[in-house]
Amino acid sequence: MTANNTLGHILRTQREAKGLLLRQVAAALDMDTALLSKFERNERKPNKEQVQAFAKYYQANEDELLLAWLSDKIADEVQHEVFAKEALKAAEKKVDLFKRTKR
Amino acid sequence: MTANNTLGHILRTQREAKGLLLRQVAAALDMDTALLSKFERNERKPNKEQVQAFAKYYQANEDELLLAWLSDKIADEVQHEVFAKEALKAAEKKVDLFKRTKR
DNA sequence: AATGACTTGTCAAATATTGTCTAAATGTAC
DNA sequence: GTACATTTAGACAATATTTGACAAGTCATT
Repeated sequence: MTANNTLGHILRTQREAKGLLLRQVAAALDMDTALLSKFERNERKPNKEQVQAFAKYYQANEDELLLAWLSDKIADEVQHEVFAKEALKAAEKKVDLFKRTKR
Repeated sequence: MTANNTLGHILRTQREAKGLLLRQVAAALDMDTALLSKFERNERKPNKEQVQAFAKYYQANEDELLLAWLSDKIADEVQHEVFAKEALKAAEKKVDLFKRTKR
Protein backbone atom coordinates (compact mmCIF):
# COMPACT_ATOMS: atom_id res chain seq x y z
CA MET A 1 0.00 0.00 0.00
CA THR A 2 1.45 3.30 -1.04
CA ALA A 3 0.57 6.60 0.60
CA ASN A 4 -2.56 7.95 -0.99
CA ASN A 5 -2.28 11.56 0.00
CA THR A 6 0.86 12.44 -1.83
CA LEU A 7 0.68 15.04 -4.54
CA GLY A 8 1.70 12.45 -7.09
CA HIS A 9 -1.13 10.21 -6.12
CA ILE A 10 -3.62 13.04 -6.33
CA LEU A 11 -2.36 14.04 -9.75
CA ARG A 12 -2.64 10.54 -11.08
CA THR A 13 -6.08 10.10 -9.62
CA GLN A 14 -7.27 13.34 -11.15
CA ARG A 15 -5.90 12.48 -14.53
CA GLU A 16 -7.38 9.01 -14.56
CA ALA A 17 -10.71 10.29 -13.31
CA LYS A 18 -10.83 12.48 -16.38
CA GLY A 19 -9.65 9.69 -18.64
CA LEU A 20 -6.66 11.61 -19.91
CA LEU A 21 -3.29 10.35 -21.08
CA LEU A 22 0.04 11.57 -19.75
CA ARG A 23 0.73 12.80 -23.24
CA GLN A 24 -2.43 14.91 -23.31
CA VAL A 25 -1.95 16.52 -19.94
CA ALA A 26 1.72 17.08 -20.60
CA ALA A 27 0.91 18.82 -23.87
CA ALA A 28 -1.74 20.99 -22.25
CA LEU A 29 0.65 22.05 -19.52
CA ASP A 30 3.62 22.28 -21.85
CA MET A 31 5.81 19.76 -20.13
CA ASP A 32 7.60 16.57 -21.02
CA THR A 33 5.51 13.42 -20.71
CA ALA A 34 8.30 11.68 -18.86
CA LEU A 35 8.47 14.49 -16.37
CA LEU A 36 4.77 14.32 -15.69
CA SER A 37 5.12 10.61 -15.18
CA LYS A 38 7.79 11.27 -12.61
CA PHE A 39 5.61 13.81 -10.85
CA GLU A 40 2.81 11.31 -10.55
CA ARG A 41 5.14 8.71 -9.14
CA ASN A 42 6.70 11.18 -6.70
CA GLU A 43 10.03 10.69 -8.34
CA ARG A 44 10.39 14.39 -9.05
CA LYS A 45 8.77 17.34 -7.36
CA PRO A 46 7.06 20.07 -9.31
CA ASN A 47 7.52 23.64 -8.21
CA LYS A 48 4.77 25.77 -6.75
CA GLU A 49 3.80 27.30 -10.07
CA GLN A 50 3.44 23.87 -11.61
CA VAL A 51 1.26 22.72 -8.75
CA GLN A 52 -0.97 25.72 -9.30
CA ALA A 53 -1.11 24.95 -12.99
CA PHE A 54 -2.20 21.41 -12.17
CA ALA A 55 -4.92 22.70 -9.86
CA LYS A 56 -6.22 25.02 -12.51
CA TYR A 57 -6.08 22.43 -15.25
CA TYR A 58 -7.83 19.75 -13.25
CA GLN A 59 -10.13 22.32 -11.66
CA ALA A 60 -9.03 20.90 -8.35
CA ASN A 61 -8.77 22.64 -5.03
CA GLU A 62 -5.51 24.54 -5.20
CA ASP A 63 -5.06 24.62 -1.44
CA GLU A 64 -5.40 20.88 -1.22
CA LEU A 65 -2.74 20.37 -3.84
CA LEU A 66 -0.40 22.90 -2.33
CA LEU A 67 -0.81 21.32 1.07
CA ALA A 68 -0.01 17.89 -0.32
CA TRP A 69 2.95 19.32 -2.18
CA LEU A 70 4.42 21.14 0.79
CA SER A 71 3.91 18.29 3.22
CA ASP A 72 5.53 15.91 0.73
CA LYS A 73 8.54 18.16 0.57
CA ILE A 74 8.86 18.37 4.32
CA ALA A 75 8.26 14.67 4.88
CA ASP A 76 10.90 13.80 2.31
CA GLU A 77 13.38 16.09 3.93
CA VAL A 78 13.08 14.59 7.39
CA GLN A 79 12.18 11.05 6.42
CA HIS A 80 15.59 9.57 7.06
CA GLU A 81 16.31 11.53 10.22
CA VAL A 82 16.05 9.90 13.60
CA PHE A 83 14.39 12.94 15.16
CA ALA A 84 11.91 13.45 12.37
CA LYS A 85 8.82 13.74 14.50
CA GLU A 86 10.42 15.76 17.27
CA ALA A 87 11.92 18.09 14.72
CA LEU A 88 8.55 18.63 13.09
CA LYS A 89 7.00 19.48 16.41
CA ALA A 90 9.84 21.82 17.26
CA ALA A 91 9.54 23.41 13.84
CA GLU A 92 5.86 24.03 14.49
CA LYS A 93 6.72 26.00 17.58
CA LYS A 94 9.31 28.00 15.73
CA VAL A 95 6.85 28.80 13.00
CA ASP A 96 4.33 29.89 15.61
CA LEU A 97 6.87 32.13 17.21
CA PHE A 98 7.75 33.60 13.89
CA LYS A 99 4.18 34.34 12.96
CA ARG A 100 3.54 35.98 16.29
CA THR A 101 6.63 38.14 16.26
CA LYS A 102 7.01 38.69 12.54
CA ARG A 103 10.75 38.70 12.98
CA MET B 1 13.16 39.19 21.20
CA THR B 2 14.77 36.68 18.91
CA ALA B 3 14.10 32.96 19.07
CA ASN B 4 16.33 31.39 21.68
CA ASN B 5 16.18 27.79 20.59
CA THR B 6 17.76 28.13 17.21
CA LEU B 7 21.00 26.34 16.55
CA GLY B 8 22.73 29.65 16.01
CA HIS B 9 21.63 30.88 19.37
CA ILE B 10 22.82 27.71 21.05
CA LEU B 11 26.18 27.93 19.37
CA ARG B 12 26.69 31.50 20.40
CA THR B 13 25.63 30.77 23.95
CA GLN B 14 28.01 27.86 24.17
CA ARG B 15 30.89 29.84 22.83
CA GLU B 16 30.30 32.78 25.12
CA ALA B 17 29.84 30.50 28.08
CA LYS B 18 33.34 29.21 27.45
CA GLY B 19 34.70 32.68 26.84
CA LEU B 20 35.98 31.84 23.38
CA LEU B 21 36.42 34.07 20.36
CA LEU B 22 34.98 33.34 16.94
CA ARG B 23 38.53 33.20 15.70
CA GLN B 24 39.49 30.53 18.22
CA VAL B 25 36.54 28.27 17.59
CA ALA B 26 36.83 28.74 13.87
CA ALA B 27 40.48 27.74 13.97
CA ALA B 28 39.76 24.70 16.12
CA LEU B 29 37.05 23.53 13.76
CA ASP B 30 38.97 24.56 10.67
CA MET B 31 36.43 26.96 9.28
CA ASP B 32 36.30 30.57 8.24
CA THR B 33 35.57 33.00 11.06
CA ALA B 34 33.01 34.80 8.93
CA LEU B 35 31.24 31.55 8.26
CA LEU B 36 31.04 30.73 11.94
CA SER B 37 29.65 34.17 12.55
CA LYS B 38 26.96 33.47 10.01
CA PHE B 39 26.15 30.16 11.63
CA GLU B 40 25.65 31.84 14.98
CA ARG B 41 23.41 34.45 13.47
CA ASN B 42 21.39 31.86 11.54
CA GLU B 43 22.41 33.43 8.30
CA ARG B 44 23.90 30.20 7.02
CA LYS B 45 23.17 26.65 8.01
CA PRO B 46 25.93 24.21 8.84
CA ASN B 47 25.64 20.68 7.59
CA LYS B 48 25.10 17.69 9.80
CA GLU B 49 28.78 16.89 10.13
CA GLN B 50 29.51 20.43 11.23
CA VAL B 51 26.76 20.29 13.81
CA GLN B 52 28.27 17.11 15.17
CA ALA B 53 31.67 18.75 15.24
CA PHE B 54 30.21 21.64 17.23
CA ALA B 55 28.62 19.25 19.70
CA LYS B 56 31.88 17.45 20.20
CA TYR B 57 33.92 20.61 20.52
CA TYR B 58 31.58 22.25 23.01
CA GLN B 59 30.94 18.92 24.69
CA ALA B 60 27.27 19.64 24.22
CA ASN B 61 24.44 17.21 23.77
CA GLU B 62 24.62 16.19 20.14
CA ASP B 63 20.95 15.26 19.95
CA GLU B 64 19.91 18.65 21.20
CA LEU B 65 21.99 20.39 18.58
CA LEU B 66 20.82 18.13 15.80
CA LEU B 67 17.22 18.67 16.81
CA ALA B 68 17.67 22.43 16.81
CA TRP B 69 19.44 22.22 13.47
CA LEU B 70 16.80 20.09 11.79
CA SER B 71 13.86 22.04 13.15
CA ASP B 72 15.51 25.27 12.01
CA LYS B 73 15.82 23.86 8.53
CA ILE B 74 12.20 22.80 8.41
CA ALA B 75 10.89 26.01 9.94
CA ASP B 76 12.84 28.08 7.45
CA GLU B 77 11.50 26.07 4.58
CA VAL B 78 7.84 26.56 5.46
CA GLN B 79 8.09 29.92 7.16
CA HIS B 80 6.73 31.95 4.29
CA GLU B 81 4.04 29.48 3.33
CA VAL B 82 0.42 30.09 4.21
CA PHE B 83 -0.17 26.47 5.15
CA ALA B 84 2.94 26.13 7.24
CA LYS B 85 1.31 24.60 10.28
CA GLU B 86 -1.08 22.38 8.40
CA ALA B 87 1.74 21.17 6.20
CA LEU B 88 3.84 20.29 9.22
CA LYS B 89 1.01 18.29 10.71
CA ALA B 90 0.38 16.54 7.42
CA ALA B 91 4.09 15.84 7.09
CA GLU B 92 4.05 14.23 10.52
CA LYS B 93 1.42 11.82 9.38
CA LYS B 94 3.34 11.00 6.25
CA VAL B 95 6.47 10.36 8.26
CA ASP B 96 4.50 8.08 10.55
CA LEU B 97 3.17 6.18 7.62
CA PHE B 98 6.62 5.84 6.18
CA LYS B 99 8.14 4.54 9.37
CA ARG B 100 5.36 2.02 9.78
CA THR B 101 5.50 0.72 6.25
CA LYS B 102 9.19 1.18 5.51
CA ARG B 103 8.26 1.91 1.92
C1' DA C 1 44.34 56.25 14.55
C1' DA C 2 45.67 51.54 15.57
C1' DT C 3 44.23 47.15 17.03
C1' DG C 4 41.02 43.35 17.79
C1' DA C 5 36.45 41.24 17.34
C1' DC C 6 32.85 40.57 14.64
C1' DT C 7 29.86 41.33 10.45
C1' DT C 8 28.67 42.14 5.62
C1' DG C 9 28.80 41.60 0.72
C1' DT C 10 30.38 39.33 -3.17
C1' DC C 11 32.07 35.73 -5.95
C1' DA C 12 33.33 31.23 -7.76
C1' DA C 13 33.16 26.41 -6.72
C1' DA C 14 30.63 22.70 -5.33
C1' DT C 15 25.92 20.43 -4.95
C1' DA C 16 21.51 19.62 -5.89
C1' DT C 17 17.51 19.87 -8.68
C1' DT C 18 15.14 20.07 -12.92
C1' DG C 19 13.99 19.33 -17.70
C1' DT C 20 14.96 16.79 -22.02
C1' DC C 21 16.00 13.06 -24.81
C1' DT C 22 16.27 8.22 -26.12
C1' DA C 23 15.42 3.78 -25.38
C1' DA C 24 13.34 0.21 -22.85
C1' DA C 25 9.46 -1.63 -20.60
C1' DT C 26 4.60 -2.39 -20.21
C1' DG C 27 0.19 -2.82 -21.86
C1' DT C 28 -3.63 -3.52 -25.43
C1' DA C 29 -5.76 -4.88 -29.54
C1' DC C 30 -5.59 -7.38 -33.53
C1' DG D 1 2.89 -13.30 -31.69
C1' DT D 2 3.44 -8.59 -33.75
C1' DA D 3 2.13 -3.92 -34.06
C1' DC D 4 1.04 0.10 -31.90
C1' DA D 5 0.34 3.27 -28.00
C1' DT D 6 1.41 4.45 -23.34
C1' DT D 7 4.28 4.71 -19.61
C1' DT D 8 8.73 4.41 -17.25
C1' DA D 9 13.88 4.32 -16.70
C1' DG D 10 18.30 6.09 -17.32
C1' DA D 11 21.65 9.32 -18.80
C1' DC D 12 22.74 13.75 -19.75
C1' DA D 13 22.58 18.90 -20.05
C1' DA D 14 20.73 23.05 -18.21
C1' DT D 15 19.42 25.64 -13.92
C1' DA D 16 19.18 26.75 -9.57
C1' DT D 17 20.73 26.67 -4.90
C1' DT D 18 24.15 26.32 -1.40
C1' DT D 19 28.60 26.68 0.24
C1' DG D 20 33.12 28.36 1.55
C1' DA D 21 36.52 31.92 0.96
C1' DC D 22 38.03 36.43 0.79
C1' DA D 23 38.06 41.46 1.20
C1' DA D 24 36.18 45.21 3.11
C1' DG D 25 33.15 46.97 6.48
C1' DT D 26 31.53 48.43 11.36
C1' DC D 27 32.07 48.94 16.19
C1' DA D 28 34.43 49.21 20.47
C1' DT D 29 38.67 49.74 23.18
C1' DT D 30 42.90 51.80 23.96
